[in-house]
Amino acid sequence: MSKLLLIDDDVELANMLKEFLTQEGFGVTTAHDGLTGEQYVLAGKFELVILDVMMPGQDGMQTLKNIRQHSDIPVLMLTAKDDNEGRIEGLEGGADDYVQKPCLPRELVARIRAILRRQNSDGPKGNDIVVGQLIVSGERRKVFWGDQPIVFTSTEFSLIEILAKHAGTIVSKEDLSIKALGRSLVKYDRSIDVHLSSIRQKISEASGGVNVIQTIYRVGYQLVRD
Amino acid sequence: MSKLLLIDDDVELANMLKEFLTQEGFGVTTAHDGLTGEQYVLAGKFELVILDVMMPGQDGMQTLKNIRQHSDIPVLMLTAKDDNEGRIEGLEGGADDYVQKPCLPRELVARIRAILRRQNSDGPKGNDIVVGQLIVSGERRKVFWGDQPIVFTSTEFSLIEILAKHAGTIVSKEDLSIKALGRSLVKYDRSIDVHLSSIRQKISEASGGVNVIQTIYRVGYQLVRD
DNA sequence: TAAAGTTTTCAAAGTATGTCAAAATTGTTA
DNA sequence: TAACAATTTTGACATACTTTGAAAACTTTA
Repeated sequence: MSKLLLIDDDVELANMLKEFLTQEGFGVTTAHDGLTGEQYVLAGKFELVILDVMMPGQDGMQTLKNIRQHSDIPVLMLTAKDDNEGRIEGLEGGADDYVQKPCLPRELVARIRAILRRQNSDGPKGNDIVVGQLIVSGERRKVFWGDQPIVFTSTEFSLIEILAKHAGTIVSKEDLSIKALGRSLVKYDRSIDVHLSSIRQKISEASGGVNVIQTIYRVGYQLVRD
Repeated sequence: MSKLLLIDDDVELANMLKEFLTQEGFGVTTAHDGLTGEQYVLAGKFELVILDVMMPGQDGMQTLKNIRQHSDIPVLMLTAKDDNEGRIEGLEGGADDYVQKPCLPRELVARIRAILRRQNSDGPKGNDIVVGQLIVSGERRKVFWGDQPIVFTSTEFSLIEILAKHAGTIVSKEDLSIKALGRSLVKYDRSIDVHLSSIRQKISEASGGVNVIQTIYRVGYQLVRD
């Protein structure tokens, strides 16, 4: 039974949907304003959020942004009938889907199931970064080569995550240092190089000798698809 | 550049969308009936299919089913305005999303991007530059002559990449220096020449004596289509 | 055709990175 | 707080890459 969180200020509609969704076999919790919903999300335990865009107080778009700062949980937005701008904004802000209000409950269920299918299908999860055989999971803060886990220290993970996010493009050492170590690179600073050396070694071990990290002399590094 | 396949019997609409999507940086191929579309999909090379539900002959839903028997390629369906049943059927049949017809091109693009984001975490590897036998892959930062890899240092790669991007036209040494080395050319600076010399040597070795780089005296270099 | 300037190529010099191991730092537990 | 483990940084040396200098070959112009 998947646990859903429904955030909608319209109490009556929310209860109706809750009833329908419960019949369909979901566990449903409701919240009637954005801030409460946000706290529920952070408390964890939900697999998907259904979020109304139009709410008094903190609206859905802001709530989505706040949720996205801490969580990769799938979010399905409920939008007003012809709010095309809102849909686009929502999708670009990290929503996984939207449904027009008022909606057919059957359609809502189909979409929920579609999202959960995507999420739970084995292999990489929704927000994992996949580059060839390499899987970097921000959510779990773990790295895999195929399905074999590779153990990284936290700095190493930060570095490979940054590289993976920009796979196929060059990331400068300065950028890596600022984002992963929180400080600017100074002369004779070898930290990045040394970390990269260990990362390479671990990936090579797990993959049987593959090197997916290219050095760009005097510039930085780049993660390549093998 | 992601390659899309657009399957729609409405030739005029298809061309309009193709133009818009091309402007947005996608590579678009069109097919005007389901069977042709299917064959294109199986031929591979596409990263997403945009599929009209309503088509004479084999309709979109059947096409979707056939595609799904062989391929997991993302499919975005175009549905008639109020065809709720169709949408649900499509989603359950393995479509990744749908958009109502007629649609805002912007929305279509946002949805395409959202799907590709989910799918790939980053752009596909369609960015290779092909000049005759020479293949320059920016994402992999590798160069091939036919299918034989050529090992370049990072500056060498930058240079050949720039030349390849402008294949058939002259690139000045000043440009090459700024883009590849990050500095303006100074008098008696021989770096570019020396690098080009090594590049030529390596390509010549791999290709059995072919020289694809022309010198334009006092100006720069040009990669020629052999 | 000669002179001036440019490019090709080789090798040496200068600079950056790869890697190992020791030192410093951080976090944990008795 | 001390002792320990884990992690990060630093120092040192080997390796790799880029730039420079110089001689020879080439192109342009007068």
